[in-house]
Amino acid sequence: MVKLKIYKKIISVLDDLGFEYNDSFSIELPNNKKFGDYSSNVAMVNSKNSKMNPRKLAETMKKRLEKNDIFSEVTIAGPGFLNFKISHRLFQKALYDIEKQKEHYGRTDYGKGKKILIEFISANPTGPLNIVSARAASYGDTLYRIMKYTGYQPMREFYINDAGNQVDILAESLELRYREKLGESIGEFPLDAYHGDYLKDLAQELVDAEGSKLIHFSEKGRLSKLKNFALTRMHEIQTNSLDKFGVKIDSWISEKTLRKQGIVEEVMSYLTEANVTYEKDEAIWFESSKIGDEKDRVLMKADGTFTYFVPDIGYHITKFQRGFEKLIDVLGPDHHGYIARLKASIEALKYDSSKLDIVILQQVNLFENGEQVKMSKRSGKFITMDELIADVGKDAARYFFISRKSSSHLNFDLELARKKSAENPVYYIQYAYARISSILKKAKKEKIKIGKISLSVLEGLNNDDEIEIIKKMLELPNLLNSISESLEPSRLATYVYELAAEFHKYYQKYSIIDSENIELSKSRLAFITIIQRVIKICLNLMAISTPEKM
RNA sequence: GCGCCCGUAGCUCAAUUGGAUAGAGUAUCUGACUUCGAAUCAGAGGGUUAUGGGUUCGAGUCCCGUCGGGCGUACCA
Repeated sequence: MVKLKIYKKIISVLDDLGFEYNDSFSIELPNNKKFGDYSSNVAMVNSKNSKMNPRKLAETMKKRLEKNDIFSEVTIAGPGFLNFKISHRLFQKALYDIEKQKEHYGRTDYGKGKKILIEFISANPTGPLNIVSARAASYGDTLYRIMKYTGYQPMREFYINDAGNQVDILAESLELRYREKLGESIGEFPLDAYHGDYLKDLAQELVDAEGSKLIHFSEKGRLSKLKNFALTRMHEIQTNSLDKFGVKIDSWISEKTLRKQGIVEEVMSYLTEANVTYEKDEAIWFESSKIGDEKDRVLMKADGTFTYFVPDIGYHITKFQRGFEKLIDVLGPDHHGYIARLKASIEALKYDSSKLDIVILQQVNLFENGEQVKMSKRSGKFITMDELIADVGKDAARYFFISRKSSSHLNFDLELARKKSAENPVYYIQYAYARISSILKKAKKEKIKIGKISLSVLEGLNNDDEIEIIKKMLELPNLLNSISESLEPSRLATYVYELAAEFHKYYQKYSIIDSENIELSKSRLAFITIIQRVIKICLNLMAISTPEKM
């Protein structure tokens, strides 16, 4: 709000100056308070347009800007920054504006109702969700919440790869465990089978439900039964983990179902029609190298079956057909080689591949006792999402993952997460929230009532520390919009941490409740009520809880 | 070899997406509870942002090279 006012003033001055100006300058919080409340690079950006050097232009603008009631001071610094000091009165009004928006503060219509599809996790249904999926879940879900808050119409989708080799191997692995439970000797467990203990549990469930009945089925019938059973249970297990993690999936898409609906044939015919396929070595290839990929890719193998790529192309076409204006795929680092061919296929079919944003979440390196643990689903050596939640809690786990930029490889030290969970920054933020609750409770006990917060109450907030916190809170709407644009929800984690830190400092320095000065107490109580609400808005967007007591 | 990503304090990470003197936590050291919650706060030390160039008013951020690390480079998914 304050920034917008400054922006308008600058624009009106530029209009007066009468040259063709560039309006894409910025208005920022300078990182050093001595430069004032806000600063703008407008003079540097428009130096060429005005045919003046930046400082000269800044001088000219300063003179015109000074005759204005919103600036208490305008100065020029460095290469030509215009620095503004804003009247406290304006900040108090802006704070009142935040107050009036209550728990909707920060909500915008920035996204203009655009339909967005966020596909994330999409883990194979061959085992429980692991720590990598947990990162994707935190990321995708938080992004979803923020986009929704900023006026988009996002949807969370999970693509289930329930067709293909890996599912056959799953069925075979389960069969071995099943026989094992029935007392058969299965010898050495095959290397390429799924080794995790979860299959032993599933086998036990089968034995409990069916006894040894399945042994007498035909092999085909048995494997099919085992496969369906495993897929159903895996889906339940994964859904359950996500549920515990606070993540709801709006739409599950099954590869098997897509195949049944003939998507493979459809894609093949489209691609053939588009004249981008050829036959070689008894296989059918896609000429992706002509559309930006490094080499051509196989669509149909020599044995007549199709690669995973084909239904995936079809799947992406359905995303376009369902009317989404923007597609976000959240993938793991081992999929970066996949981007070019996917985009190539979209181009080949005449869809707009620039609508597809692929976010690669870098890998999670797991450490235990100072050593890196190599994770692999086949070997059964991995930390499940459930274990993670049980160890460090949903809130800490979510915050940990969200707070890292998607592009950073992150190290996850299990020992540290378990042992030092109380030192996790998420507690620092929650503590600020709980602390405010506690102060408000005390005020109530002392019969200091704030009631409905009015502008005149907020006028009691006059010191620099209070103004700093107001400025910080004013940043939220722009921040959220910018996160929706840059797809980096990590910035919200940083933001709310900083806000909590400013509150803790403020608390330490000033008494909120001062029985000698009831008026001031009321102002400050109103103030921390608003701070608390902003913290809550942020934590809600990350699906992190806001305990009143800790 | 080729392609993509990463390299910031001892360690884990930030840095308003190109802004001014690169910041937090942790670890080390020093202070602050008879008090609205010490899961907190104040302070000290810790940096040639891997490295060499370039682009411009201005670079941790963009471009090129080099050196390290990860991943990919399947008729697996």
